[in-house]
Amino acid sequence: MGLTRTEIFTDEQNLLASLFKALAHPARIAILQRIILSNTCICGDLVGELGLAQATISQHLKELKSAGLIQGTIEGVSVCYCINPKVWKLLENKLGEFLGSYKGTTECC
Amino acid sequence: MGLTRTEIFTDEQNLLASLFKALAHPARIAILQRIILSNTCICGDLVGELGLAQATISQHLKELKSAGLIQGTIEGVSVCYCINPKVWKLLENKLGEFLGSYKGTTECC
DNA sequence: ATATTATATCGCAATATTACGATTGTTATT
DNA sequence: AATAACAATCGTAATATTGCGATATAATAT
Repeated sequence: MGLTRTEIFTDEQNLLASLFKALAHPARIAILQRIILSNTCICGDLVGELGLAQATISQHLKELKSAGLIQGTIEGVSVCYCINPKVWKLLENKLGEFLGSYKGTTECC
Repeated sequence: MGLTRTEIFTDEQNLLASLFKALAHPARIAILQRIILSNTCICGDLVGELGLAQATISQHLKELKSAGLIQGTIEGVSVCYCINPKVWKLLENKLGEFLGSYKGTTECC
């Protein structure tokens, strides 16, 4: 027990859940917003801006990276991060499709 | 440690994260898809369809309910669930706003 | 009243997540 | 070569999540 039974769900359901999971933390939302806002790569400025320890931010960045949402390039002594456009589009499509599948037409409960 | 430092983030960031968190499990995606598909209230049919124990499903329903995504009405001996249109719309708006804030214009990394 | 059916809650074990100090690499500067 | 700056990883503690059996609750049916 204590471990998600992914094998009983469809790939689609597991994919959607994992995408939502990557977004399911305010620090990761904040990081993404910060990257988007600066409209370019962001190199190292995150630590100190967010109020979390360096190790913690690095861990969140790793999660965003392994979900494919961001990509990083080594730029001298620091690392630059930016949105991965391809995965972001996928995210928009999949999540939009999922949310859009509900047409709030029939009144019930 | 081990507890999310919500106080250092904005209400917006915490709201988004909590909505995403409610969606960050394949069972809860499956439940929502099932409710949406039947296009009406769904009463009790979930147990047996999903392959999870009744207690587990009840727990996931509770999480979806406390996130406001679904609402339940007692219908005799069983309970009927349906999407909460208001919160679903909010989710669509917030998510669209968040995802749409990235215009993949500038090539960087 | 008792039994039946459907759902919620409790209690527990296993696993995952969050956070951070300390350490380790890696590159640039002196 | 030594130092500085930055980021990743390790190790660990605290907390949260997941799953389920057992039990409790609530409404209907007999």
